[in-house]
Amino acid sequence: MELAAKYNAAEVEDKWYAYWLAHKFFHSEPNEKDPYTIVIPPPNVTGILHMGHVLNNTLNDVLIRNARMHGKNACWVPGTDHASIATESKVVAKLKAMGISKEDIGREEFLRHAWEWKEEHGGIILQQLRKLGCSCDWDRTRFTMEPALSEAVINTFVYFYKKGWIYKGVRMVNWDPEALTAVSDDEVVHKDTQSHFYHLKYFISDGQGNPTDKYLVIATTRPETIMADAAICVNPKDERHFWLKGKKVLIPLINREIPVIEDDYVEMDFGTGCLKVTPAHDVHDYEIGLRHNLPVLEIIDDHGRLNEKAHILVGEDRFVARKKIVKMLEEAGNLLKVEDYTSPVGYSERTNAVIEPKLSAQWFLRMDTLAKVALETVKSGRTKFIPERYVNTYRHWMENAHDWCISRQLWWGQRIPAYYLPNGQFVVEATPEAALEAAQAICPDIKAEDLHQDEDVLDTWFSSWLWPISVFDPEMPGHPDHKPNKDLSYYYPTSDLVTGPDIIFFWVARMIMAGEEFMGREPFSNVYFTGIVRDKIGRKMSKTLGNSPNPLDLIETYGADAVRIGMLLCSSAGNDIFYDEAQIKQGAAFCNKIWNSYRLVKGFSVDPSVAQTPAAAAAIRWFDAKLSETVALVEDHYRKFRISDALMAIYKLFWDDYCAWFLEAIKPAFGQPVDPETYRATLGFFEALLKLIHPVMPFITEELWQNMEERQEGETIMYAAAPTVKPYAAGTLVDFELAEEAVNGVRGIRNQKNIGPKETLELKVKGAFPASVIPVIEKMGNVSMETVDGFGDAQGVGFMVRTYEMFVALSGLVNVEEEIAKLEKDLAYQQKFLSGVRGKLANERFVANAPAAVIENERKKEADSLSKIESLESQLKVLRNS
RNA sequence: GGGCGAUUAGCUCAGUUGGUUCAGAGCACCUGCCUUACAAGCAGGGGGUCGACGGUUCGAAUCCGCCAUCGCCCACCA
Repeated sequence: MELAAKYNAAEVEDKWYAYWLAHKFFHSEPNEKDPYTIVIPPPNVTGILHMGHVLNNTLNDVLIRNARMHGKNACWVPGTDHASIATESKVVAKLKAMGISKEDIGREEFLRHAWEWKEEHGGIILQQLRKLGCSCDWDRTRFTMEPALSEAVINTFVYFYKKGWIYKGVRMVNWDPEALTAVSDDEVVHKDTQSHFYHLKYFISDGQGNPTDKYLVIATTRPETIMADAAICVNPKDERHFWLKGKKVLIPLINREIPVIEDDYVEMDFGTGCLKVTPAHDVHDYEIGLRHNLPVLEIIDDHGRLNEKAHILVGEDRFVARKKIVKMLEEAGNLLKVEDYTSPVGYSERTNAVIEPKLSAQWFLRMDTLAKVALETVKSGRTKFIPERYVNTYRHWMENAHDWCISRQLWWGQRIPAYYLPNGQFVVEATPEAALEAAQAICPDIKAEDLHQDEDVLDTWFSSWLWPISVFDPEMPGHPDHKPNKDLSYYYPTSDLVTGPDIIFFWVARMIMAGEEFMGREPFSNVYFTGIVRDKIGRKMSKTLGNSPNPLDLIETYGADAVRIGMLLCSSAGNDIFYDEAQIKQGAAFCNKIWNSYRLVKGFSVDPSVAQTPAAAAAIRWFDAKLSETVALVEDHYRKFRISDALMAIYKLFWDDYCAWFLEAIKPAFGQPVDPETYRATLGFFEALLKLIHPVMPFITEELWQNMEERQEGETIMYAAAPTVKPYAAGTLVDFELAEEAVNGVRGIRNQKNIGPKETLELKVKGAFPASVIPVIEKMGNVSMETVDGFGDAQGVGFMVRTYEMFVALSGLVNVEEEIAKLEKDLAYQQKFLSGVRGKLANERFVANAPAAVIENERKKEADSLSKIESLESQLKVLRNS
C-alpha cells in the first residue's frame, strides 16, 4: 500500500474504531488477570461534549489503554447521569416554548416528556466519546435512572432510613425560587454582591400600638422583609441599648408591635447594634427565634414574591418590593440613611437565582459517622489524592459536614419512597406493596389508594454516590448483607478516578462514604484531580463568552490523536489548563512526523549482501539503551500521574532521538539498500515507539502497526505488550552523547562560517575518544575524523566536547582576530569559574562539612577547568603566532 | 473572616531528600536552508540576578520568617 505524503486522520480513525468495536476489544469480563478499573464520571445524560470532557476522558483513556498494554484486565465503565435539576429545567424550558407548564400537565405526563427528551438527546455525548477514541466497555453502559440503578437508590434510602440516619425535618433550607426546589449547601455559590445597607427607624410603641417620638435604628440589606420581623434584638451587654429593655417597637409602614429581646448573637460593633429578627427569612434569625420562642411569619412565597401576609406590596417580586419599600420608608420618614455595602450573597449554582432561605420540610441524611469514616479512608492513604493538597480541602469539609439535604422538589429523579397515611403518619418502604403492608400494621383497614407517596425526588448525587458499586452490582448498595456478585467482587475497588476538583464534595467524598458503608472499603485507590479548562488568556470556557471550541470540529480538522495530545501537552495534575489551538496543531504535526518517519523506513530496500555500517551498529546499540532509559522514565511518570511529562518524554524520544539522530545515522545513501540487521532493528524500534505512544495516540499507532506487516484479523496494537526496560551499559548513552555534541559543534562551525552541509571537513580530536561512535560523527557531521596528539599549527577552529579538545581544520576561512576574541572570552569565563571552584576548596568549613562526593566533584571541576584553560591558551598561542 | 496553593525565559510549566557546569523543557522568537521521509520540515541561535526583603548554612530556585501580587476552597456579622 502506497502511503500518502501527509497523514489523513479522518480516513483512518473511523475505520479502526469500528474494527475495535467489531472485535469487542474494549469489553472486559472477570478473569485470572489483575483488574484495572475505571468508572467514568458520568456526564449529564443530555449534555454535549465540551473541552473539559475531552481532557478528562482523554486522561481516562490513556490510563486504561496503558494498563491494558501492561497486561491488566482493563475495564472502563461508561454511562450517564440523569442530572435531575439540569435535565428537568431543560424539559421545562422546552415545554414552556410550547406554551405548556409542568403544573398543567401533571407529574406523569411531564415524566413522559422528560423520558422522550432523554431518548432523543440522551447518550449523544457517549457517541462523541467514541470519536475521541475512548475505549469504554460499551456493553456495560449504565444510566443512573435505569430501573436497576433506581432500585439501588430506593433501597439505599430505605436502608439509611431504617438505620435511623435519614430523617424528615422542617429546616431552613436553600430555596431556589427559579427551579422551585431546595438545593444542598454545596449547590449554593457565595458571591460578593454590591448592595445597600438601609438604616431604618423603628419607633417605640406607647404600649397601645401608637408610636412615641423615641426610636431605635436597625441596619438591614433586606428592607422588604421587615413585615416578617418578629423582634428587635440587641446584645445584653450593650450599654447603649439598656433603655430599650422591655420596650416594644413598631414595624414601619404596617405598625405591628414587636418586642425588643437580648441575645449574645448580636455583635455590638456591627451596624447599629440593633438587629431585626426575621425568623422565616434568615437562617440565624430562625435560630434566634427558636431560642426566644418567636413566631415565624413567612411573607415570601416559593417564587420569591411577597404574599398576603406581608400586607403591603403583595404579589411583588422580592427585588421589586425592595426598591418600592425603600421609597415608601423614605416617604414615611423611617429611612435614616443608605450606605453602599458589599456582602456575600448566595446564588444557586444551577440557575444563578439568589437563594432564598426558606423554612420547609425536607429529608436529610446524617453525615457524622459517614464523614468520619470517609475522612479516615483518605487520611490513611487507602485512597490517595493527586495532587496531595486536596487532602486538606477534603479534611476541612469532612470535619464540618452538615447533614445532607437529599430531597428535591422536582419530578425527574428517584421519588422518595415515603408513603403517607391519611392521619399524616408515614412509612418508608422500597415498594408500594411493602408500604401498604407496613401501613396496615399501623392502621389495619387502610387500602392502597389511601396511601400517598411523597412528592419529592432525591438529589442526583444520592444516586451517583453509588456509581462505583451499582454499575457492577445494583443489588448491593441497599443490601449490605447481599453477597457481591462476580463483577463487583472482581472489579471493586476500582483503580483510579479522574475528575475535576469542583465535585470533590458532591461526588468524590460521597462515593467514599457509600463505598465504606456498603463495601467496607474505599471505592478507588487514586483520585486524580484535573484542572479547569480555560482559554489561553485564562478565562473559564463558557457558552456566553463563546470561547469554547466544539471538540468535534477540532477532531474533524486535526484528528482525534492531535486533539488528545494537544490537551495533554499542557496538563499537569491539578493545574488549570490554558487551552490553545496551537497545542493541537503541535499534536497534528507530531502525527505527521510519525507518519513520515514510517514512510522513510518503509521505503528502505533491503539487501542481504550489504554489510552493516559501523555507524548503524553504534546507533542501534545506543538507541536500544535510550529506549530502555526512556521507558523507565515514562513508567515513573505514569506512576506519579505526570501524564504530560510521560508524553513529553516519548515525544522527544520519537522526534529527537529516533528521527533526528537514529534514522539519520542508519539512513543509507540515496538509492542505496540497507542491510537486513539494521532494517530489523529500525522496524523493531519503530514498533516499540508505536506501542509506547499508543495510549495517547490510539488511531495513528494502530494504522501504522497494522501496516508494518501482515496482521491477522483480530490482532491489535491495543493488546500488544508495552515495551520493557532492558539492562544496558551506562557508557553506551554517554558515548553517543559525546558524538552528538561533537556533531553539534561541527554544525555550529558550519553555520558560523557559512559552510554547506555537503562539504566534507576534517575533524581532529585530542586524546582517547570512544572509537565506536566516531563513524556516527563522520556520518552526521560529514567529517573525516582522526585522533591526534596535538593540533600543530594548522589553521582552524577549536571547540570542547566535555573534556575532549576538537579541532576543525579550515584553511583560509578563519578570521584570526575573531577567533582570538572568542577564545579570550572563553578563557576569561574559565578562569572566573576556576577561581570560584578554588575558593570553595580553600574554604576550610566547606572541606570540613560537605560530603566527600561533593568535594570530589569540586576537585574534578577544578581539573577539568585547568585542562580547558590549558587548551584555550595553547590555541591562542597558535593563533597569535600565525 | 479562615484555610490552601502559586509566583522560575515572551507563553505554559519541570526542577524529586539543599551540593554533578543547575538555572531546564515544550511552544513562541531570531538567523540560514524548498538537503530526494516530513516547510506540519531541517540546522543553528538569543533569552531568566528563580516575586521583594531578611535569616539559617561552607553552600539556597530549593529550608525558615515577613511582605507583595494572583488564584482556589470554605464561611451566618444583619
